Amino acid sequence: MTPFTRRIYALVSTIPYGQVSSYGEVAAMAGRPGAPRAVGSALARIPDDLDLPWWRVVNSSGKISTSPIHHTAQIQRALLEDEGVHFSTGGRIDWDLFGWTADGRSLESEPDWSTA
DNA sequence: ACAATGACATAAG
DNA sequence: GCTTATGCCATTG
Repeated sequence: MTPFTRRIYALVSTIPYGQVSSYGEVAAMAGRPGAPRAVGSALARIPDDLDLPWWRVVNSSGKISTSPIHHTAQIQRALLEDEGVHFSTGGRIDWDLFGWTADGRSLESEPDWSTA
C-alpha cells in the first residue's frame, strides 16, 4: 500500500452511483496522468475490507477491462447495468451519458469519446 | 537497486 | 473499426 494507491481508492470511492470513469482519468485525478497501469494494479489489489466501487472504472474505450482472476467482465457489466448504466452494442458505455471525470467537470479537450 | 508484471493508453497496420 | 506493437507508471519479487 502506498500513498498513490490510497489516492486511487479515494478517487474511485468518489465516483457517483450510476456513473463511470476511466483508468486514465483516475490516474490524472490522482495527479499522475500517464499512469493508468498503476491504477489498474492498485485496483487489482483492493483490500477485502474496503467497499470500493471498482466496477465503475472502465478503460478509455468505454469497455470493461477486468481481471478474470477475481471476477469476470460479466459481473462488472451486471453491476453497472444494475446502477442504470446502459451498454451499447459491443459492450461499450457512452461516456457522454455515464462518464464522470470529476465533480461535474465536463469533458473539453479529452479524446473523441463521440463514438457513441 | 534491478528486473518482471499488470483491471491501461495511444499510435500504426 | 479492429488487431498488433510500443510506451508509461507504480507495485512487487
